[in-house]
Amino acid sequence: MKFNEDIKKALQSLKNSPLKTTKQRVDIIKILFSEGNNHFTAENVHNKIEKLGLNISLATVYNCLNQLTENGIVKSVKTSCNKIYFDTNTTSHHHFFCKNSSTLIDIESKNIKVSKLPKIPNGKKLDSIEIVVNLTD
Amino acid sequence: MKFNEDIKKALQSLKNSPLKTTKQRVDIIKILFSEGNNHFTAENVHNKIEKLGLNISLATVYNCLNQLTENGIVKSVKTSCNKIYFDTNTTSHHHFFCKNSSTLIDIESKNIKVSKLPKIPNGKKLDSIEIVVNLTD
DNA sequence: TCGTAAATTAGAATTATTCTAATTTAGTAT
DNA sequence: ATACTAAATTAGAATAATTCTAATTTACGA
Repeated sequence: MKFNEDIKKALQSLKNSPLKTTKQRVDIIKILFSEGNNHFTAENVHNKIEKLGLNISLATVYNCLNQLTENGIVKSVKTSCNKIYFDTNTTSHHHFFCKNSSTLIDIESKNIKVSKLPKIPNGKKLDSIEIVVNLTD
Repeated sequence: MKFNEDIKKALQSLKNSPLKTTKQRVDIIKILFSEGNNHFTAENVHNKIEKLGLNISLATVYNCLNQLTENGIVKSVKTSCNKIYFDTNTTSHHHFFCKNSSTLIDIESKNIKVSKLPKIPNGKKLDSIEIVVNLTD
């Protein structure tokens, strides 16, 4: 597990957040941010934890990922498979989703453009636009 | 429950499909297509069935909706709430999703336009583009 | 009308996630 | 340093949506 800039930045964000810096949160952040932009399910993270011989319960993994999301340290992405993916890329962007492998790939904002938008229904506000480009092998 | 053109068309599609025309499937199609383009969860459909005094098990509702989907009679839409919605609009289109009320509203293809697309990753094929415009109240 | 593959059913199983309540811990105030 | 307290962790139960199972029933072509 590389201790790179991304990890440092994320740990700093944790310190700046109202969350306490616990051993579990630090370990999870190290796992999440050790390979650049990446997408993880809670299960994925828990598997890595077990492989590393760490001992963090699945409940804690979920709690932690949800709190990191609430505090803008990661982003959650819901996909057409019924799992929540946690994305270390917190900038505004979109995704390829490969149906065969259930994997997500980032699409940078600048590489996709919506040129025409429908009228927003009365009384509603635009929250966000999510584009998923589904792929097959 | 109006017996309209949409219902007739859907029942005809059922006949043209390899699926058997069972009482349950006919009832479910009538519910789905009685109000024009619409979005239903399996639960929604089951509730309507109970209100109408019909007796169709939830398992059958799920089976039926999945088979109608496989045979192009309805379309399934996965949303950021963890439920599958079944859409009577089988044409290519997109959706507003109102987070407060968990409701879907169709966006016709002609009212939204993607003008720039990223390169498709090597070895993959473009399957479909799904755009969800999230709304809040 | 019969035969058979398909459909239906109730309920169990599964999957992903959240909740609960008891225990432990981080970080502040002393 | 130490004690305090709110927050975090935990195991396991609970929940929610959906799928599976295996027994029964049904549609529909022969």
